[in-house]
Amino acid sequence: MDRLLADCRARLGFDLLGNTWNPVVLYALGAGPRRPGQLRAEIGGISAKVLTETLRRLEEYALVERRAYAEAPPRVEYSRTALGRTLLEPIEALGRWSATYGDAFVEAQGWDD
Amino acid sequence: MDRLLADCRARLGFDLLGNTWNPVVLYALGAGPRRPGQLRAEIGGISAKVLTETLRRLEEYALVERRAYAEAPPRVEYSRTALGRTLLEPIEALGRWSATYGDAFVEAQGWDD
DNA sequence: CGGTATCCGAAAAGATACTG
DNA sequence: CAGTATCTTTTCGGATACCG
Repeated sequence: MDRLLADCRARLGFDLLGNTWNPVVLYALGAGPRRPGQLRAEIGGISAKVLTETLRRLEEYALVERRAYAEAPPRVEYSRTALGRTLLEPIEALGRWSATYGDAFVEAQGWDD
Repeated sequence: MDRLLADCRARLGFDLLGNTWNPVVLYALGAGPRRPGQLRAEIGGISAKVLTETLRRLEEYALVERRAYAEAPPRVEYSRTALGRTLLEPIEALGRWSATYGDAFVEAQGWDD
């Protein structure tokens, strides 16, 4: 906490998770390798295109690993890399917060997404 | 963690922090009340307009409180509400991640913002 | 099924100038 | 100093159609 936020490194995590789908997809990958179809079902409300884009982005950052199997029909699995797993702590802290305060917040603010 | 991500409440925290500035501003408010000018200096790279918009948004969510003093020149201070403080844990977890892995990540990815 | 290519609209964010 | 008002640019995410 002694770092200035102006230092880009101190803000890296916020950049990585500072969009709608990166943290959600990363969170959904918590329980092990997942196929895109599974991810879409578990996450809900994400289009195939946006999911693919998100996974590509995370792959680029070396947070997620893509493994394709030469089968028909095609099978692809995504999983976290070692670096991606280090993000688990802050992401799950956020998940815990949602579980703890979500109801109260939604009630107070009238949010239902 | 037994909640489906499709449940909007389980994703609330991700929505609140899932944009560029909300988490950064909330993080910058960690050390107590701040004036807009201070925030801009500490954060860096945020325009007055965007900072105001962000603070208004956070105020709307009851995460941040605005206090204006009837002085000249005008003085305004923003601070976290009790609810906003509950978000401190996940946000600081993200800050810690940045401090721990920021350098390695930037080096590996060639990011300098 | 996984992935790509377009096209499109909404929202975010930047720049600038101005008010109390 | 804090905030507002415009205007412009850009990014993001959604919809649809199509390929291997």
